[in-house]
Amino acid sequence: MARPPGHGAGYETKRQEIIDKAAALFAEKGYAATGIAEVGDAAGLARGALYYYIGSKEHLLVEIQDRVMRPMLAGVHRIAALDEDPVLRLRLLSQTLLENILARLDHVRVYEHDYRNLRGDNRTRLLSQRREFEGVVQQLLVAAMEDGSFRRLDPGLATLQFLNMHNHTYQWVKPGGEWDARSLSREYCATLFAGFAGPGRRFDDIEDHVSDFLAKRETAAPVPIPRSSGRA
Amino acid sequence: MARPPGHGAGYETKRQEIIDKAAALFAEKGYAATGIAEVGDAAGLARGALYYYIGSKEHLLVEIQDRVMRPMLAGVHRIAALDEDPVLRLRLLSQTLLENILARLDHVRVYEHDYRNLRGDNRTRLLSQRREFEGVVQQLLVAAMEDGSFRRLDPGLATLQFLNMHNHTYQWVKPGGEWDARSLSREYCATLFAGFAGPGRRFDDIEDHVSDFLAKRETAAPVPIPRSSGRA
Amino acid sequence: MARPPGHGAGYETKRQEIIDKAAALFAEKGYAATGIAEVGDAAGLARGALYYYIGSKEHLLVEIQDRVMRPMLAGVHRIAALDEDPVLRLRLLSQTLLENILARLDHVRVYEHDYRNLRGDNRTRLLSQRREFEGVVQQLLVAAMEDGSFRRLDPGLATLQFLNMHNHTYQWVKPGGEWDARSLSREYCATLFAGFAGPGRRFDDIEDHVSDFLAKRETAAPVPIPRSSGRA
Amino acid sequence: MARPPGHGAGYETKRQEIIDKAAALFAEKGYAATGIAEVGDAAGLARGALYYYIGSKEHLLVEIQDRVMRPMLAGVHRIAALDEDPVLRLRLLSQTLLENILARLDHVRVYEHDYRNLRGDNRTRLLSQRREFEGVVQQLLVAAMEDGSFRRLDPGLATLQFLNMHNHTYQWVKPGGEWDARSLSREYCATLFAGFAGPGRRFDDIEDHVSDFLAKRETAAPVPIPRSSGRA
DNA sequence: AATGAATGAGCCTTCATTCAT
DNA sequence: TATGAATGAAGGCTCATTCAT
Repeated sequence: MARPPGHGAGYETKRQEIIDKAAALFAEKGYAATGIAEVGDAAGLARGALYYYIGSKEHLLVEIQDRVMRPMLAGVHRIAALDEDPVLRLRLLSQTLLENILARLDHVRVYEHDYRNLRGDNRTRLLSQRREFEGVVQQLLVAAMEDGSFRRLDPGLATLQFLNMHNHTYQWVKPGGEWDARSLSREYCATLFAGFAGPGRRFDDIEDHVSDFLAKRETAAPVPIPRSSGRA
Repeated sequence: MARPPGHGAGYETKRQEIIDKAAALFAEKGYAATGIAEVGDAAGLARGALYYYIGSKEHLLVEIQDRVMRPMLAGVHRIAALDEDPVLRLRLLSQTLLENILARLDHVRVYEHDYRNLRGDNRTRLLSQRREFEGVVQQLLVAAMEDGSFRRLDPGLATLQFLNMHNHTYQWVKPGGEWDARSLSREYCATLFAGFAGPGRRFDDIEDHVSDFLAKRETAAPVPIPRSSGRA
Repeated sequence: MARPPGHGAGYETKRQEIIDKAAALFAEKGYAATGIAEVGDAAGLARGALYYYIGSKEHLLVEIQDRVMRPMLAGVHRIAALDEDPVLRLRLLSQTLLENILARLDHVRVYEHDYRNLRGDNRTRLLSQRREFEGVVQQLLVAAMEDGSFRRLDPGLATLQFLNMHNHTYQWVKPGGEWDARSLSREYCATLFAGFAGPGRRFDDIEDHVSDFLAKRETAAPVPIPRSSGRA
Repeated sequence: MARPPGHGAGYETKRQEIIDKAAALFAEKGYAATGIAEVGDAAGLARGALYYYIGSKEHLLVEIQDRVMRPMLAGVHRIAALDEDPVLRLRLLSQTLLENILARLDHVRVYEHDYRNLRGDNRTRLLSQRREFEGVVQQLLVAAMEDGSFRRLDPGLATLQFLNMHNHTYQWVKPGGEWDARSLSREYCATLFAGFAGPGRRFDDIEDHVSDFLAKRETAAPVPIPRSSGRA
């Protein structure tokens, strides 16, 4: 379980490579239906060597979940803390969410399908992270209701509608396909914000605000989405 | 392998019972992670007897998928064929969809998660049914755009937004919980229709139309949602 | 782990047969160095079928320990409770002990060598049984000291001397070889009792008392030592 | 495989240290159940470096057996060759035997339990050493019978009684515990010699003879029992 | 003198499935 | 109809050992 204390230069690189390969396989066939041997084959490693890196099959799953949840939570908290209009923050959060989904599509599929295979602490931690994530979204929605941007909705159900719309995307979107995160976010939010809008409210210039914000950000400090390989 | 040609009175009953139990287990732990022995235990049957009813583990999965897809498609086609406004038909379709999801929550979870374990024909047929289903939704959305109810949207993405919103519901809804199909449908459609609305269009009286329609239907011919046990 | 609730006529027989074979193999090569596959080969069973009977490798070890300890403790308690002179009871206990050792020589070897491979409850229970056993011997030795038969010895060390002498026998005795339980017991006790004797005490007629006692017993009720196969 | 021909200053020291650690681990968990990695951890050495010192796991076992048998045989032969009464020589041999057992308790446990894991020549040599050892004891016992000190006993069984009593000690004695070699030897021999005694023979002054002998020895030349680390 | 990385056989165990009864 | 018994492949994982550096 514990990795050997000293490991050479290439160790972590190789380790991340293995997790990549595993994520792809788990996404394709499901965690339970994928054998460790297949992961070894994909990584070009014999079974024994594999365990030198991974500890256990479940640990592999934990790392994949982490790769999804860690940057997602970080991004979401960063955006929620911005000094901007709640609706703009929701739009930015939507885009970050979709960027993360698109950047690690197979990881997300594993994250959504296979968390049932986690047990004990790992499972508990995952579920609490999900709740934390939902909490942030809900707070923004409530803020938007309170300032009149949105009509009075059941906060829980509004959150779930927002998340339904975004989180199911992984089921059909293709990497490098027709849709990128920004366009998707634009469309989703156009629907949701018009659907949630308070009386007399419209959000026609929201995309301009987004452009402004992103331009500001980019000149200040770029925030890259990490690629699938390499720790978040 | 094939079901024995002559079977007694209780055969089909017992068979359906077994599929029920299997669906519950597969939903909880995943298809691949659930053993045939567990199904046998849950059904109170030894392994040998189980195979007398089920043929194979994969066949069990096929039956569960069928139980989801068959009534879903039937309902959707029935509604699409109605001589009603496209927006009302979408609202009715939404409700049917949610009724089916809520009536067979565990089946739906299996349907969404485990179709990757199907192979060959079974898989092909399933995917084509999904496309068929999406086609119907898309046609209604296009019809609503054409009569000006909805603004001009990318038809594919509009469909996916509609389906995202509905199909992700199984991930959090609880049977016998806070939300029933009709309330959920009302809320989802309030958001989606306002979000999709063409210029100057509102759908404030849509729920009245729904009430009227349902009242008519009920006096004419009840269309029950079949319970989880028993063939569709 | 739990054996199936219903099993046929031959189940228990076959199970005992497997434990026999396992005991022989464990005795020869050691528990840890013996593979489950070897047990399967010896029992003429494929690996899968083996597990239908045994539950786990450790469970096999537990059963072997039980087969040693259960009749041993039963015999020892039965004899300690007799209304006879302490020295005679020690002599009878010695014989029972040796009878048990000789009757299940390979089991005893496993019992002495491999209990370290037990963990948790199984280990705890075993150790407490050992202490219980030693307690009975020590009480008899103390009784013999108190009535003057034996000189005043350190009770703990006297017990250990008695047990050293008997328990190491498994390391060299051969089943069906030169020595049977009664002769061995006679010789061991001749040495020990003369060695332990109080001033002026001799036990020249102890073997006559043994003969009398055994004759009495046999006419009353024979107490057979169970063979290696079959539960105690 | 063979030790490298040229090795530096600390090589042998480190090698002995590794064998020490291995003996402790083998004693605790058994040879077969102990991994080479654990030995490496205990010695603070990576697996590769370990093999630089040990050659193979079985070689480690051979060395441990040697550390037990070599000084044991040497001591026993030295004592048997003394020009003293056979009974005194047996008493001295008993003490040496127990000193060796106590000095290397874990080695002895390995020696008694795990010789079955040796194969080929290593095993043969070990067994012949054991027979050699028993032969010496038996000769002394026979000598004591022939001079009338002991009664006429079956020589083989007398030897085995002597060895049973001593060799089982490792199973319960604790290093630094209540009993040291000299006290144990005194008690064991008190029992055995009185038990073996010929008609009218007593050995009341044997401990005085022991004291005399040891005093003589010590002034002449100390014969230290080597500590667990360091070759015999 | 020591290391990290790799191997591949073997470990115990579980699995879906079959079949005589 | 239903069972208990059996199979053999595959499951995840550990092992002693090697070797380039």
